Formats: sequence, C-alpha cells, structure tokens
Amino acid sequence: MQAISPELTTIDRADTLTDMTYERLRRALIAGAFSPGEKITIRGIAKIFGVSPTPARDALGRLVAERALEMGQNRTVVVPSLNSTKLTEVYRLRLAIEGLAVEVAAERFDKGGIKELEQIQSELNAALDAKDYKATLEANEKFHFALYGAADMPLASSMIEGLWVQIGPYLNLLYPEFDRTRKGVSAHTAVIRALKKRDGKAARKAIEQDLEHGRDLLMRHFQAEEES
Amino acid sequence: MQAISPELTTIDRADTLTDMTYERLRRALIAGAFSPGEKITIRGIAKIFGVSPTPARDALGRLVAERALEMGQNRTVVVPSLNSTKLTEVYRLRLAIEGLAVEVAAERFDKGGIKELEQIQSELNAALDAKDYKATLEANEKFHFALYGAADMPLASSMIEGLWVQIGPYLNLLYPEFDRTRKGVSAHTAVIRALKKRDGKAARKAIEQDLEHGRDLLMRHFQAEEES
DNA sequence: TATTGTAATTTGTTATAACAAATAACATAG
DNA sequence: CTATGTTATTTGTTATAACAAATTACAATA
Repeated sequence: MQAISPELTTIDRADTLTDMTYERLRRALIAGAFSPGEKITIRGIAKIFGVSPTPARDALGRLVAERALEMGQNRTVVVPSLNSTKLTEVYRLRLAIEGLAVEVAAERFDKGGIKELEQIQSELNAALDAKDYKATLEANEKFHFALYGAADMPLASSMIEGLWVQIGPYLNLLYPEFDRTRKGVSAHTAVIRALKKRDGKAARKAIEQDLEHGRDLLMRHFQAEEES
Repeated sequence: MQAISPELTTIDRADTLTDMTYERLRRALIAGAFSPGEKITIRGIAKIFGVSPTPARDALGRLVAERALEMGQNRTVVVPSLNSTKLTEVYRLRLAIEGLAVEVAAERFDKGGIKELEQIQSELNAALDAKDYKATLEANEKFHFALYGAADMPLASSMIEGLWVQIGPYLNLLYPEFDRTRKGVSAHTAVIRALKKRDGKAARKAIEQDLEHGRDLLMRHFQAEEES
C-alpha cells in the first residue's frame, strides 16, 4: 500500500554511470565539442569522464543506435558530419514531424502553457539583444521542445531530439545572420498568436517558416563550403 | 592501392555477436515471440542465444534506445504493449514519415524499380490467395521498404523501421479482415499506378489509404479490448 | 490463515582481463 | 630517401567476476 501524497511518492533512483556518460556526451556533441569526422574511442571517453570502459561503451552504443554518432567501417565510432544532402533529409523530416507535433499540440495548449512559451520567448529576445548566442540557442531549444512536449507524443519527441543532435553542432553557424534579420523571432511570435486562436494549421505554417529560414541559412553555408 | 574491379572489393567483416543477438531479438519481437509486458533479462537472452551477458546487454540497450523495448522502473527491460493512444501516435507518425518518403521516392523510381515492386506485389497476392498470412506479412514489409528505400533517406528509413517494430507483433491480428476486403491490395496497385505517372502526391494519397485502412482495423481491435 | 521479517536467489551495474584485429612506429633493405 | 616487413601499441569485442539492489522463497509469528 502506498499513501497518495506529494510527500510520499516513490524515490526515483539515481542515474547510472551509463546514463550520466550518455547525457554528458550527448550535450557535448550538440555543443560542438567534437569535430565532425573525429574518431571517438571507448577508452578515450572512459578516461575523459573518469569511468570504466563499460559505461563508456554503453553510452557510445546508445548514441550510435539513435544515429547521433556513426559506426565507421572498422567499428570505430566517428562524429558524423553534415553535408547538403543530409541537411536536406534532416529538414524534410523536421518539417514533417515537428509540423505534425505543433498541429497536435495546438489542440491541447492552455492559457498556462502559452504563458510559459511567451516567457521563454522573452528570454530568447533578451539573449539576442545581449548578443549571447549560447543563451539564445538554449532558449530556442527550450521554446521548441516546450511546444512539442504539449503534443504528448513521446515517440515524436524522441525522434525530434534525434534530428536535433544531427544538426546541433552546426546551429552555432547561423546565429549572426539569425540576429540580423530576426526572422526566427517573428516566426515564434506567429506560433504563439496561432496557438491563442487554437489554429493548428497556422501554427504549423509558422513553425515551417521558422525551420525553412534556418535550413536556408545552413544550406547556403554548406553550398559555399562544398564548392571549395 | 586497390584495384577497382567487382572481384577485388573490400571484405565486409562478419557481424559481431552483439549484431547477431540484436537482429535475432528484433525479428523475434516483430514476429511476436514475446508477449507485451513480458520482462526480458540480460542473462535470459544470453542463455537463449548462447552468448555471454555482454552482447546480450548491448543488444537490449540498442533495442531500448530505439524504443523497440521499454526500460521499466527498476531497470528491467519489458516488451512494450500497445494501446489506442500509442497506436494513434504511431500512425500519425507513419502517415507523416512514410507519406514523405513515398513522395520523395516517386521522383526517383525508374522502370526497373517499378518492375521490382510489381514482382513483390504479385508475391503478396499469391500469398494471400494461399491464405499464408506469414508470407503475406513478409511480402507487405518488402513492398513498403522497397518503396521507401528508393527515397534514399537513411534517417527516414530507420525511423520507419522503429515504428514498424512498435506495431509488428500486432499486425498478425488484422490479416483475416485484410484478406476479406483486400483494400490493401488495391492501395498498393494505386501506388504503382501513381509511380508510373511520376505523381508523388497521388502515390502519397494511396499509401495513406493503405495505412489508414490498417490503422482502422487495429483501432477497432483495441477499442473492443479496452472496453473489457 | 494472513502477515511480517529474514535468507536465498536473481537481477542490473560496473570493472577487469584476455583476445584478435587494426593502426602506428620503427627498423631494414633496396 | 623510399618502400617494405616487423614489432609494439591501441582498439573493439567478449567473457568473467564482484557488488548492490531487487525480487522471491520461506519460515516464524500473530
């Protein structure tokens, strides 16, 4: 028997070393701490995080399974690199899945949820004004995942996270331009406006514009690079 | 240096025990060899496949990472079970991602590819006539993945595979009804017809009808079950 | 009989060791 | 100096062992 009370809930057990190694490595990848194409070894990760090879290997396996890392030819794990082909696929999928998630979320957003989004958006604006790109990226991520979280689609959320890891390291590239036009900001406010009207289609359109803007900036960058 | 000749290509090294355990377990899950809710242990899998706990653990971790298995509260791995809520999410995602894949694939299909699809479809018809549901399922899977494979979207393909694992064990349920109406057959021929005209939108519509038909059959089954 | 406390077993987690394959370093021959 | 063969090192793979936590079995008590 168990008393139903906020004080007397089950204790959530601490993360395992594998979980912590996984999470740290994942954040490091998104933050761009490893260069694309770089080889990552089990013992190297084990040494970095001060664990034995076993949890390091587990974490790497997990990241490879969800395609955040790539399995090279000789079973060496490498940091995947993006090119315009892969970028096209990632954004086609982002438009399809994130678009779907927003549409579903629009039906479920309540006053409180919208308030929270506006709060995050003002954080984003402040970070942008302060030219703090790291904080801007974090706020942007928070905004998107608060949005998708409301859809209550756990499978979709984990798929979206997987797609973000693919492009995470490159998002830093687009922020000077992002700041100049502030198209992303107007797209976000359009999303909020649509949510208030419970207009799922309009919310989807707005998010699509947000994504397409980012995609175009990145695409321009890759095409310039692939010419050399 | 390496001679470029069909006889002199690199040797692809054999699968590891982890790979084989993973693949076997995955097929077993899709085939419904484990019941939903059933607990799966590392040592149990190790004993079944005659390997040490290490590759068994690796395989389980991989399956959990891609959500083919669920991590229970006490780190016990359990076979996920489907309900109408989850079914709704899976099919929303299938419509979004498989629809996208078909649309992209339609631009790239050539004569040979279409011929291959027709070949698979006639296998499916024969299996259906013979009331061989297992062969029908296999041919159906082949048809869909041949379709998506042409899109050349590796991320999308692995996502779709992940979604199929979720519902795989339950597909057996819908085949008597599938045989009676043969709506799936007409949807597949409609796909082929659209591909010949290079009409991506029409191909998408046809696949959507195929999926929606299956979804409705499954949904009816779950709703009947959830009333009890 | 139902309940509780204890012991035995099973389980996941993690570290370590042993092995084979791949890579790097290096010396030697041309 | 370059190319080749050899050795040493690093790497991934796998098995095993040790440990703690969870589960189960079971006996003792009410």
